[in-house]
Amino acid sequence: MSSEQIADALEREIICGHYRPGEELKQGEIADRFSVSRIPVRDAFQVLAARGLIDLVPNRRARVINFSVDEIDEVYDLRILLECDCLVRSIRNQTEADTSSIERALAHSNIDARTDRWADSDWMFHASLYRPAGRPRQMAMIENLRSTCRIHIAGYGILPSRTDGWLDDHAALVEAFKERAENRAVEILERHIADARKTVLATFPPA
Amino acid sequence: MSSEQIADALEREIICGHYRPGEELKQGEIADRFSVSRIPVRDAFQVLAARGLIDLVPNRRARVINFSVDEIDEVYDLRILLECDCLVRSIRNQTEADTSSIERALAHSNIDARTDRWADSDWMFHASLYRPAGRPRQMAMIENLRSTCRIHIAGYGILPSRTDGWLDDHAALVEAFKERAENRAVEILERHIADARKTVLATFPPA
DNA sequence: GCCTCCTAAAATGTATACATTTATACATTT
DNA sequence: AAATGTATAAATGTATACATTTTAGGAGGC
Repeated sequence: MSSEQIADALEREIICGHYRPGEELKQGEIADRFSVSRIPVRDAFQVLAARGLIDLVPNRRARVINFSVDEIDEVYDLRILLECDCLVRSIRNQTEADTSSIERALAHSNIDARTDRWADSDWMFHASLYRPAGRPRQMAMIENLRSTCRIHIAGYGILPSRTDGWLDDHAALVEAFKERAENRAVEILERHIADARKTVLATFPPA
Repeated sequence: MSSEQIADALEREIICGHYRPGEELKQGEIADRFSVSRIPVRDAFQVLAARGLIDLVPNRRARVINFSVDEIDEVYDLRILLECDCLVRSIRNQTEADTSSIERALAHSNIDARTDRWADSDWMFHASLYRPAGRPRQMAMIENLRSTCRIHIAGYGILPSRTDGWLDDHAALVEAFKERAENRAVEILERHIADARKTVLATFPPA
């Protein structure tokens, strides 16, 4: 098992809530679990730290990030900025072939909406919406920001506060996309992400 | 010398053009140079790869990134998006104390403009403009995007195409900032970054 | 001359071993 | 009981050693 595979496996476990926010990751334990030495585990830790999923201080144990309210706020603002921009570029760039893959992703996300795969399917849907923009680096940044959100979402067992509305947003986004209605699409997406932020912030104790 | 220090030292060397775009980085050579084993060098490589400064494929040698025209384009679009947004937040958040540190940074960037420190001072100036926004994560993303640009700039010995205009932009940005003229400030900054992109793209052979 | 195949050298990936640092538990003091 | 200090245990950081993979160079065939 290579260090890259270990990084991916650990990212998956962190995102899915196997490790909670603030929890420690011990090199030795993980090395034993994957039947490797600590060297590839250390490599994987560096990758996760650079992706912003864990905090890594020399000589101290690695810890899953544990966001403050301010940090959550900044991440969701960045998501709105990057995702809305990507959506506009995508709408302008779209071809016939894109529509069908978006509609397939929409169908999947409807099917998975009330299962534990909802967050994966949600990203698959949004990714299909953004992919026609042809912005691989921007997509990677968005996926990264979404991953950090999912640590919190999974760690505190958060579910969409209004699943029906969330699915309606998706359908409305596809409609606006097909009609090339940039402004309407951006409005929906911005509110869609802001709603998600509200749900996450509701888990914090009132200041 | 810890892996973190090695990562910072290597980033500096890459950004300053000691390693050119596409050039190989050998673990053994760098380990000898810093008088350490290859283990901390490998850790540093993972960090640089996650920051997008080098390409790292298992079993192959690390290489400094070598942008295509499309990638340059995407990075500069992302810079415009993130830097303009940060500037607006900064203008809205500013206090008296911020103005003086911005003006100090402006003076420094004027002094260094025609030296080999121009790129460092440029970032110091822009960072001082963006810092009042209180967006540490966004700042880190911007610094990262700027670093990748500097690899190309240093690697091909690019200088600002019109140093006087570049300095005038800085002065005009400070004026707009102090007057809280958001729209004017964004216009200047967007053109300022777009100009930098043109200069960089001019180094590519005509398609 | 150019391509393919093969071999030697070099570079990478990982395990093991050991030095250093940090964390835990317990005794001591206030 | 709370806080401080100390010894033990545990975890991390790195060097060395070795297996694996890639790279570089040349011999041979087209």
